[in-house]
Amino acid sequence: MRDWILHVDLDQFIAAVELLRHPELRGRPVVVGGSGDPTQPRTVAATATYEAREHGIHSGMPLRTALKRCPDAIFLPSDPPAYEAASTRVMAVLREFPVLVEIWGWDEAFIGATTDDPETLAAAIQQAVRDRTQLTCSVGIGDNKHQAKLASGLAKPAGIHRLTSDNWAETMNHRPTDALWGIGARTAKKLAALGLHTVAQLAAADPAHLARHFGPTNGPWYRYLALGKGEAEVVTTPWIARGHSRETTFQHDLTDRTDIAHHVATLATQVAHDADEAGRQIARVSVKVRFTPFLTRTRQSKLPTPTTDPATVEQTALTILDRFDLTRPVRLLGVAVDYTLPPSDDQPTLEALE
DNA sequence: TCTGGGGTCCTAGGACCC
DNA sequence: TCTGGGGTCCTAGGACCC
Repeated sequence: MRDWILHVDLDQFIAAVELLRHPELRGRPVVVGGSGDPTQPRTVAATATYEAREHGIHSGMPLRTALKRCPDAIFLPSDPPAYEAASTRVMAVLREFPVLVEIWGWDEAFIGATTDDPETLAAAIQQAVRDRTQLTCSVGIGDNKHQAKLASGLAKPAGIHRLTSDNWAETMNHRPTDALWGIGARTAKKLAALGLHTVAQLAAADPAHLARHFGPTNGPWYRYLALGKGEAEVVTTPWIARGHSRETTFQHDLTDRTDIAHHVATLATQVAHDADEAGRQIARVSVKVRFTPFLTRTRQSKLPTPTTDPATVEQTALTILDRFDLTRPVRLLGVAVDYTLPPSDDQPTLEALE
């Protein structure tokens, strides 16, 4: 018996939930996103079925482009509450196993398990999820979260794959650095400029050299990832959000100052209400403005005292807005807040100590 | 391909203080 | 006093992920 980390990843989660509601669409190219109107500008696909992908459609693609690529595609509106509900049912199934479960978004979870047959456990999880929710998932098995996460990607669709320190090098060494979880296109390009193209090359790089180019934390961390290392602790306590935000991309640019201020005030009020509902205090307010064509700027300020008062948050956001040069047309406005850390039960407050 | 929305974490530079 | 060095806080931006 030994410890394993499993990563459960639902296959095509959003599309799969939609196909359960619309079984007649099975086998057809389906694209989900926005309000489901593919003629709307500035709206992108949340997901696309395998049939739609065959036409070159992928998530993040503007719906108008998707429509051009596949005029016969079915476009459905995004329905977050339905995905939330489906996710809750899946996570409940996972929790019935004698394992630790760490939920990682709508369609993923890490599992900590002690067994000498992780493949049998993985198959039992897949079977239970399928029986109870009609959804399929891929399961990755690893020594840590990083390995398990990459393994579930290799297992898709609906498969099981084991990626541990034993087969890490043979599986990963020849792959590009952005195959690693946490290295994206930007970092991969910078690494390539240093002559580091593959996972093997990154694993053999000098940590001090990486630190000079990517900072004291990130540089050595990239090499660590290339060696197949990673976090192995499964945290079952609910995640405590660090902050919250709301933003809106407008179909038509905003140019009128009063109009812009009105939208910022509305977003600020919403965010303050969200915080209040979540029982959290706001410590800092940020305003985000995206100008056309696509230039994004943020300004922020720390509140003198934490609050959830909508009027204070609104006034702060409007004062921050005054610091922007609003001579260019605006395509997006956003308001974000940082929360204070919630009072912790196991950490006595200063007052309690006195 | 004219590029959503909601998150997290890290870095760098300036202000300020001793 | 044409000048050191460290520590902390704050802000803006970047990168990544789903």
